[in-house]
Order: sequence, then structure tokens, then C-alpha cells
Amino acid sequence: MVTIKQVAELAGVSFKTVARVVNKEPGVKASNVEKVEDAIAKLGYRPNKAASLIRKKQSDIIGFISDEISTTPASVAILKGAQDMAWEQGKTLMVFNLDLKHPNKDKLYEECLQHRSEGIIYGAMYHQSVEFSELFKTLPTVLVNCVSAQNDFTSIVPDDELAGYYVTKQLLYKGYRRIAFLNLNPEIMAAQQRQQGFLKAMQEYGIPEEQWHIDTIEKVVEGRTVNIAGEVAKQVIQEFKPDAVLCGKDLAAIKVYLVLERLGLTIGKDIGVASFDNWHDIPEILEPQLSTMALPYYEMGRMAVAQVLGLITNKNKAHQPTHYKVPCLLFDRESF
Amino acid sequence: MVTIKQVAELAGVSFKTVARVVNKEPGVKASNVEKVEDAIAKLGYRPNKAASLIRKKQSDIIGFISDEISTTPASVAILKGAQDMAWEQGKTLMVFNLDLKHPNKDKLYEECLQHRSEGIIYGAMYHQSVEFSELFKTLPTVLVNCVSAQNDFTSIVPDDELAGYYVTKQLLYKGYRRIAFLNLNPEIMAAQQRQQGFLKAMQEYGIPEEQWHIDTIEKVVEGRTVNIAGEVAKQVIQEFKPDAVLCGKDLAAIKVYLVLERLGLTIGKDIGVASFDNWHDIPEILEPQLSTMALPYYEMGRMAVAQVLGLITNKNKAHQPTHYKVPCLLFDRESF
DNA sequence: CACAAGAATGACAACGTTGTAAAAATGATT
DNA sequence: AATCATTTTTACAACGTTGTCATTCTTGTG
Repeated sequence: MVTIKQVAELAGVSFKTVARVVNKEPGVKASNVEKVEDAIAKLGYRPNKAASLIRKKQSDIIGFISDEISTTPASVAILKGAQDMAWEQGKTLMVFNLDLKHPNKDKLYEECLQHRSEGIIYGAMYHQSVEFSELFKTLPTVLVNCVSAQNDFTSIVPDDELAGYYVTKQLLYKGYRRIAFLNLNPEIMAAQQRQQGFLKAMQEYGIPEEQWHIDTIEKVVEGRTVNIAGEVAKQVIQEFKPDAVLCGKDLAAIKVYLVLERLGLTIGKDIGVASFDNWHDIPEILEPQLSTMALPYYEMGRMAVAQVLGLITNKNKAHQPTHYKVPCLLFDRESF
Repeated sequence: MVTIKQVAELAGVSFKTVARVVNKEPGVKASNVEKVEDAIAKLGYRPNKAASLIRKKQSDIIGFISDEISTTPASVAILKGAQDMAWEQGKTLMVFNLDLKHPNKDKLYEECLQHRSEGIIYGAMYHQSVEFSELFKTLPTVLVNCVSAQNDFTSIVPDDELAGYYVTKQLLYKGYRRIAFLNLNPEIMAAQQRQQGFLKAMQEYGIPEEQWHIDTIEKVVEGRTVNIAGEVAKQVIQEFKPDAVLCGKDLAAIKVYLVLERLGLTIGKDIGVASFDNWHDIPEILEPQLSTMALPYYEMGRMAVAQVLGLITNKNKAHQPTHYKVPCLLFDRESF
């Protein structure tokens, strides 16, 4: 690779002058700027970030560690948001994926440390509580889509309770009175919080207990999550006979749509359907289009970077970890 | 950050001895190894990769540039595959996303160059032809899920023609004789190649032209791709009355399922449905489960890294760019 | 006990940058 | 033309490593 000294030689100036031109520092004669820029172009010189890092002690790198995040479509948006924000702030994201074969967070953290990452973002696939070792205290660290078991890290999660509350209120507002909530696996934090919101809305409207039904569309068998949305949907719709179904995720809503089609019920008229996710293309491909609570993943990714940059700048100041709950947006389409 | 010299001081040896321990070089007395390791643990020392890079002139970084890839669920697997392979080979992936706001490939390539990336992978969201500037010739570069307009880069794409051929053959083999192919936007390379495969299979079976029907589920309106799978599916099924429907993507298959449910047709019995993608959870959530041609994204990601590493090692040798077509696998479930 | 051979260690340059301070060139003023 | 202030340029140390080579310490042998 061509170095700053080679450029200097070709341009006939000292290498420091070249450095000034490269870093747009003032105090270089116009004629020299031109000579240097010509030489740079001719040789195809690019500054070596690594060299600059050792000297400046600033890497401009943010580590992004994800627990399998990048295989799950919805939360990929977190990464995208983080990427965008990082780029806007002149930072580079270094992405590492945890997976079943390498479930060792600490090893990836070490990797980030060796690259002199200035801060770390840890992102989870679904809203959950995660255990972290002391190692994670080394650098400014922000959690996204999860919280730590000890609540000792700044975290950014969707406001699932508010989301559950809001969508239920909307259903009630539109006149639905007999609602089936087909929730996610209740071990998931998101499921619990949404359920709280759901119940709160129900109570506020004074809906008696026999007017709603909560069921789960996921079963955990030997550690693996099994989807049983199909059977549950069919059974609940036929036996409980709700006038609206609230689904834990858009994928489950597909199931509900299929069941309702078979039964000849018209969605949005005979029965309302709502859901959570706003998962890439699915709500729009369904007919009628699915009204669903969008999880603000992209925005959360952006916030994570913003927060971690904040922590980096205020590194020395003591601070309390903050827990951000990002509101979810209802995409109000045609299904209820 | 703590440096090798601080470790040396605490351990009471020269910093060179510490370096030897860190890099597991031979020729250090056991007692000193222990002293050094203690000091490292006590101070929390981690080698500075940037410093090592300048000296060794080896960054172990591979740049991954994607055109919006990471927002699209299916092809995220490319990234995951690349990530895994890179990690196994002791390399670090540096991921950059192109998007509508920053559609400048060259700028991201520059970024990779500044990090002294050893090679570049360019990944596309869907199988297509892309234009590259001369800049992309700077480093060993491999394209994944796309080819260059001039065919002058090593590329890795799914074998869409074979996939189209194979799935059609399977349909025919199982006795379906009146097949509707609801293809993707015909401007997409994948659509064209699959159609060729489809036609080849039809000809080999000697199926007359009036026995099949090809239609498109996407329309391009003012540069944006609009999904019209719903209308097309309804119309084609009712008018052409196929005994099997081959969908361009799993999302479109959802539409077809809904139409068939409404018509009261039993999928896998009255009518067969096949598709392309094997898109995360969708085929399995449908009932009956969708038989679909899986696009080998994960494997392609792995191959891309493997190829780029090959190019890096043989950098000096002249080579012809190779074009790999990765076979797709039929996930044979219950829908035909 | 002297010596050689081999093992272990250390001193120091080098990598490509940035930062600091001193030197040189330029221009304005007398 | 001499002086001074200002602008521009250069020389060189520093960053945290690795690589080279010289030095010191062990150990075994005669």
C-alpha cells in the first residue's frame, strides 16, 4: 500500500505537509495543496486508519454484538438503524453475531476490545432479559431489545405494555367487545408486558372477564419454541367466538386469516384482526391489509448508537443507567 | 488502555518477552510465562489490533458491502453465512449498507480501503446485474447474489434456472399437468432464469403450450415494485383453472393459499402449490406446509468469504473470474 | 573450572500516522 | 536594506505493536 511518505516524495514536500492536506488542516499554500492532491490521485493513496488510531487513540469503531439477531427479519432493522446512525456520526460499526455454535458473548466482547472499539451495543432477537458478565462493564455499553437481569446497563426496548394497551383500546374504541388475545410464549418479556397492557385497557373499559380470552400460540418443547398458532386459532375462534382477534405476531395473523377465510368470515367486517410486528411486506400482502403495531426496531437501532456515543463522551462522569421504552406505532390498515 | 510495556513493567520483564507470551511464541521460561500471564490478567491487557496491523501489514478484515441486503429477511442469511465463515477463518467482517439515501458504492469501498480490508464482498438483495466502477478492481472482490454487467468479477449466485427446472419437473413427476407460474417481476434476473428452467422442463415433458400459463405478480410503477399477487392469483386460478400453482416467492404463496381457502379447495389434494424462497418460518406456518425451493443464501455467504480468501492468497497470480451457480434445495413438504 | 552450545531475554528499529516545536520563507514596515 | 510579524514548512518524537539481532543466562561437556 502507498504511504504518506511516498506521496510526499512525489509531491516534493515533507510528509507532514501531505498530512495537512489529507486532514484538511489550514496553512498550506494553494500551489502545494494542488501538488499534493495530484500526487495522491496519481498514487491512489488512502490514509491508514489503523496508524491514525494508534496515534490519535480514537478508533471511531462501535462494536455491535447480536444474539442471532441478523437472521431474524424483523429485528434486522435494529442493525440497519444502528448502521445508519453510526455512518451519519462518522463511526464504523463492527458487527458480530452470536449463534448456537458460539454462544460466548465475552469472546466477541474481547474481539471488540482488541479493535479498540469505543463502545458496544448488544442487541437481542426478541425483547428479553439477559445475563452479562463483568466484562461488559469495560466499555460504554448499551442494550437494545433486551434488558440486563440486574438492570445495570442502559437499555432500549419497545414499550410493549403501552403497545398492548393502545391496540386494545383501539379495538374497544371501534366497538369490539369480545376479544381473543393469542399471545406469544409467556416466557418472553414482550408477551408479559403486552398482556398487562391488554388487561389494563380491558379494566378501564370495564369489560367483564368472560368477555375476553387469552391463549398462547407458542409452546416450548425441550427448549425449542413450537408454533401452535394454527390449532389454537381454529379452536379459539370456533369455541370462544370472539368478535376480534389480537395476534402476538404477524405470522400468527396469517394463520388467523386462513382460518377465517375457510370459515367464510369477512375480516374487518364480521371480525376484527390486529397484530404486532408490522413485519416486512406481510401486513400489506394480506387482504384486507393487516392493522398491526409496528415495533420501532429501526428507531431503536438509531437510538442505541446515539446513546452509546453519549456514554462515550461522558465516559468519566458518573451516570445511572437509563431504561428507554420506545413507543410503538399502530399501522392502521383495514383489518379492524 | 493498558499497553504491552505496562504489562512488562509489572511482570518485571522486557516488553518483548510479553509479546512472546501474548503471541504464544516459544522460548520463554515457564516461570516468566506465569508472571506475564498474571500481569496481563491483573491489568486486563488486550493486544491492540491496529498496532499489530501496521507492523504486520495484515488486517484480517474483510469488507462486506451490501445493497440494502440487511433489511431483507431472506438474504440476511448471506450475511450470517459470511460472518460465520469469516469467524472460523480468523477474519473479521466489516459490514456496510448501501441504502436509498447513500447509494454510493465507491464511498463504502473507500472506507474499506482505509481500514486496510484485505478483500471485499459485495452482496445484493436479489439476483441481479450490477455496474461497478474501476475502483472495485483495487482489492480481491467477490460478488454474491449478483453479477457484474461486464462479468469481470468472481460471482456467486443461486442457480435459478436449475431451481425453476427442478421444481417444475417435480410437479410434473407428481402428475400435475396444468401449471400456472406466477413469476416475479420479469426484469429480475432470477425471474428470467427460473422461467427458462420452467420452460425447459415443460418441453422435456412435451406439455403443449395451452397447458401452462405464465403471469407476473409484480408490476413496476414509477420505479417502485408493486405487488399484485392477490388479483393475479384470483384471476388466474379462476380463469385458467390450473391443477398446480408455482409462486415466485413464499409471500405470494400466502396470497394463493388465501384465495384457495376462500374457494374451498384443498391444497395438496385438489391443487398443488409450490414456491421459491423457503422464507424464514413462512412455509412452516402455512397449512399444509409449503413445499418451496430454498435459496441457498447462507451457503452463498460462506462461499463468498471462502472465495475472497482464495483470491487474497493468490493475489499475484493472474486469474479468470469464476461464476458460481449454487444449486437450490427443494424443501418437500405437503403443498404438492 | 573453563568453555561451548543452546535457550532465554533484551535493545532497538520499523510500521504509518499525528502532534509539537523549531526553522524557514514570505510580506509588511521602517 | 534591515527588522519584525506572520505564514508556511520541516524535523522529529510518539503511538503500541512486530521483527531482527545482539546479549545474557543456563546447562552440559571435557
